[in-house]
Parts: sequence; structure tokens; C-alpha cells
Amino acid sequence: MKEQEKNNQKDGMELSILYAAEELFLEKGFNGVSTTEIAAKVGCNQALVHYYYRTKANLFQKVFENKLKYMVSIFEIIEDENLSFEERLVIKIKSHFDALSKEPLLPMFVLNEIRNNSSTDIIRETFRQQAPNLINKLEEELKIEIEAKRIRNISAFDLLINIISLNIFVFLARPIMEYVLGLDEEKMSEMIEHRKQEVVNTILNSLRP
Amino acid sequence: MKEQEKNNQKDGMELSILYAAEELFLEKGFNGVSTTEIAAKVGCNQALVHYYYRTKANLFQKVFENKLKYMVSIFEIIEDENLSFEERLVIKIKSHFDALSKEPLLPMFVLNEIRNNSSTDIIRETFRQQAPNLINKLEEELKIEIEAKRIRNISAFDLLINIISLNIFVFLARPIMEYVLGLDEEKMSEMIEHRKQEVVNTILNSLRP
DNA sequence: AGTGTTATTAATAGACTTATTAAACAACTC
DNA sequence: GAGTTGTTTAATAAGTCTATTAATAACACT
Repeated sequence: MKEQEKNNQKDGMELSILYAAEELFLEKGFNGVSTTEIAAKVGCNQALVHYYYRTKANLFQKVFENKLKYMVSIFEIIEDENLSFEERLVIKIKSHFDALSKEPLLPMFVLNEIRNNSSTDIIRETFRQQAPNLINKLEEELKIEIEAKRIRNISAFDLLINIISLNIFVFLARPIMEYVLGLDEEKMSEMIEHRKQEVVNTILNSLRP
Repeated sequence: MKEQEKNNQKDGMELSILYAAEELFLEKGFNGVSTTEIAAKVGCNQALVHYYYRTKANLFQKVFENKLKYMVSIFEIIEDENLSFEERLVIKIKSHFDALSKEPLLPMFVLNEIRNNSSTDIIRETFRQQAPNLINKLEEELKIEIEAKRIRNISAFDLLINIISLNIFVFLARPIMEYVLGLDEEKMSEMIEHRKQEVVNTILNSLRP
């Protein structure tokens, strides 16, 4: 509905299709969406989807690449040298969390499509490009802090996994929580905001020497 | 292959089908598996799947219920009154983690099928039966510890979420890690074992007052 | 206005899926 | 050994999905 008016008019049929596909794939995954459904959402003929993207897999790949890029870009955070390690860490955690808030379906989407081992190559490449850089940087920072006995001994890998685990979960489990806890939209975002702070507390506390 | 010989012979066609379905659904989800594929795995005619379970959805439901039961049963742990809170907590964390190790595909499976909002009723019921009981018990224990200033102030809900988040992630992200880090089977289980200890450390540390 | 190019649609082929049905088969009872 | 019951199979209806094709509409340019 919204996507339609946004881009249909002039330039945009190709993009409209991409955006509609994006939304649907995020919600239901590759197998859960048909090109017919995408066309219906855009309000165009189903053949048009194939006209622009040839195959469904092709279209999906485009969506997936975009999302994956966003997912890893989350971690590229501006480092402010004036701040302490702890202050920088808090910023990292919170901005990671906030980025997920903006795309709450992203974690499930990526994890699930990885399970379906579609497009493993893109994933491998994307992560291999980003992960080592990220970990090495963090490792250096940690070394200093650990040696100064300001935090306990922990590897960058473990710290990163801890942060990601804690940050991601609430978005993965959102549907469960909604009905198990019976939360409405508002209570839900309150809870999410609360979790953000709790993750920060947990991580910081867990790092004390 | 293994399932076939296990149960095909006498009593077992009905169960063979269930087990084959279980394995396939866990691996690929509802949409990713056809009754034809299930039959092929069992080595029987496709109509037989429907003979015993009428519909694919029906069969899936049976599998899902079983898995969901297992998932929540993980938390029903024998409480040893002689142990300290910390000791009991460590046991809980570790046995939760170990249970997941035995069914590493379970978290992804459950989370994903919840997203596809198939069978939301079963989920709601199952969790509503178990969750409050679990949380209340933990809440009581926590109260004592917090009042005695042995741990920081934290809600049972948050602690539970923290534990589950940290424990689950490594199984969700296993496929990613496998190729990103290039780990073989052995290195992988080493890493998993390492993570188990790291989760314990993180949780315990994070609870200190 | 006419011609060539691009965008869009309707129609449909071909592959697969679920589910049903009727018939073949096996096992067991009397 | 004929009949009854329950199990298994082959065949197939009905539907959906992807992808292609041929025909039409829209547009751009001279």
C-alpha cells in the first residue's frame, strides 16, 4: 500500500518491485513469498517481476545483499578517541541495538536464509570482509583494558558474541513474547527500550575484573 | 537412512514417517519440505504419509508439539536444596545449554515457525502454561539473593532472557560461524564447549552487586 | 504522424504440490 | 482357503508456482 504510492509513478516500477519484495521476503522468507504475491503488492502484472529480475532467486539475492550489507554496516561505528573504553562500548552496544530496532525482522531473516543455505557465497564473502577487521580492532582495545586491570580477561570474539546474542534475542523472540506476555504495541516498545538498558548493564557488569 | 532401519520393520511405518518428518522439518522448516520428500526419506509411497496423518499440516503439528514440549521441558530442572543459588544457577545454565546441544536445530526451528505464524495457538498455550511458573520460582529465589546483597538487582524475566539469549545464539549462528571462521566439526564443538563456560562466566559476573 | 524502443499485460507451458481414490497386496481369523 | 481387515501402491485431480512468449500499450524522436 505505502510502497505503491512511493515509487510507482515515473522512474520507479523496477524499484517498487524491489521494495515490495524486500518487505515480503523480510516478513516471510524466500520460500514464503511468490512472485505473484510480490506483483500483487506492487499492483502490477506478475510477468513484470520477471521482466526486471528474470528469476525470483535473482530478485531475492539483490534484497539479501542489501540487507546483509546493512547488517554488517551496523558495526562500523565512528570511534571517538576522547571517550573511555567503557563509554565507547556503551555507544556501540546501543547503536547496534538501535539499528536492529529499525529493522526488527532482519536478524530472523538473515539467520533463516542462512539455514536454507541459499546464497552462502555472498554471506561468506561479506562476513569475511568485515569480521576480522572488527575483531582485531576490538582485540587491541581490550588488550589495553585487560592489562590495566580495568576489565576481566575476555576475548574480542566472546565479547562480540555476547553483545550480539543479547541484542538480537528480543527481536527474534518478539512474536513469542507478544502473545505469551500479551503485550500490546506500546508495552512492547517499552520492554524493548528496557532491554536495551539491561543489555548495557549486563555487558558492563560482566566485564568487571 | 538411519531412521529407516530403526523403525521400518514391524510396528513402525507410522513412526518412521514421523521421525523422518521431524528430521526434515527441523532442517528446512514447514515450507521447505514436501510430503513427497518425507516419503522418499522413509522409502515409502507418498500417499502413505497422508494415510497416517491426513495432511501435511497435521503431521507438522505433531512434530512441532513434540519439539516445543522438549524446548520448555529443558527448564524443568531438579532443584537441589543443598546447593547455593549460584551453584543451582550454574547447573541451570549448563543443562539448558546441553539440552540445546542435543537438538542444535531446535531454536531456529521454533523461532522460524513462530514467524510463519503457523500454529500460534499451541505455542501460546505451551508457553503460558510454563512461563509464569518458571518466572515466579526464579523471582522468589532472586528476591532472597538480592535482599542479602549477594547479587545486583535484576528481574527474573531479564535474567532468564539473558541466559536464553546467550545460550541460544551459538546454535542459531552455527552455520554462519562454520564458514566465516572456517571451523571444522571438531573445532566447532570445541568452540561450543568454550561458549558454554563463557556464558556461565558472563552471567555470574553480570550478577555481582 | 510514423517508426522504433521500452514497458506492461494476458495467456500459457511445465514442473511440483497436496490430497484423494481405487485397486493391489499382506496378514490374520475362522 | 475364503473372507475380512488393515496397509501400501499407482494414478490422478486440482491447484499453485515460476518462467516464457506473444501481443498490446506507452513513450520518444524526427
